[in-house]
Amino acid sequence: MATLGELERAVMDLLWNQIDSAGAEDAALTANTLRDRLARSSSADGKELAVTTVLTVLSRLEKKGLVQRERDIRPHRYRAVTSREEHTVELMHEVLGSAPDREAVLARFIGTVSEQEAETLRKILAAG
Amino acid sequence: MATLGELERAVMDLLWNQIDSAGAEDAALTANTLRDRLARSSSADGKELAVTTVLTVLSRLEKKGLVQRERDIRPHRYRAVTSREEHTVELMHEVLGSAPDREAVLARFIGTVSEQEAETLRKILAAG
DNA sequence: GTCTCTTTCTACGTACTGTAGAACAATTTT
DNA sequence: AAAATTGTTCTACAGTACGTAGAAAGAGAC
Repeated sequence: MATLGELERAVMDLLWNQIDSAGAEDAALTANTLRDRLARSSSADGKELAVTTVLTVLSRLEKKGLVQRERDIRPHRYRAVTSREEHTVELMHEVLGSAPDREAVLARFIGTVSEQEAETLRKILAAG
Repeated sequence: MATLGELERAVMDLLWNQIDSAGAEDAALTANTLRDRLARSSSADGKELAVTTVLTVLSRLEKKGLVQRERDIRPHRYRAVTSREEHTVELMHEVLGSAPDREAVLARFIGTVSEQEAETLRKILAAG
């Protein structure tokens, strides 16, 4: 499944942040922009990666279906296909689906979330 | 994190099944037993693996903390450290923890489970 | 003490990830 | 339009994880 490497994860985080701050529309970034932001954000090491490195990772993420690229403009722009939350939910379902007894897992899972989160869940379940 | 390979997963499934059918006490199996069961269960290919292969995988699973072995008896016996459900819950938390906004993820997640499962959750949340 | 069963060590092929240069394509500048 | 610059694709390599198992070493049975 979609297990991401460290750099892949860092790139996805930047793309997801972009959705959060700029909205789903203008959430597309170029490889160069990503390289710059990686240098600044990622664990503050400040090392500049080669752009080709970023491009390689983006290609792989595209192949994995996590990233979509706009090919009609140049330089190409890349965006996350789903929001971070959607992606996380998908992963949770994937994990949940790997167990034979889904309800047993859900029951245990609920028992381990914080009281505050449990309260949130009650509201949501009541509403739905 | 704990991403398992195909064979590792197959071995864990057998060890988890053993907990379910024999109880947490007598849930320990030998490498030879596992090899035999792998030949029969796993996708019905019927190919016998070398015992050393199974032992290697068991060592790796032990290093990952998923399997515990009884060294005092010979042949050694191996058991899953946690039940399948516990393990799945741990994975779900791991996934959930990777998102900045846990509650947002939980909210979406709830929206995607079946009505029956939602009903189960309501009961559990009411009880807790 | 030797034979047999078990475990550990070592090793190799394949796949995935981080990394980037070389080569090729498009755009901009002169 | 030729040259210079910028961007993209191809190819490659090192490191790690996993499937696989033989060779070597350890332990109990006779």
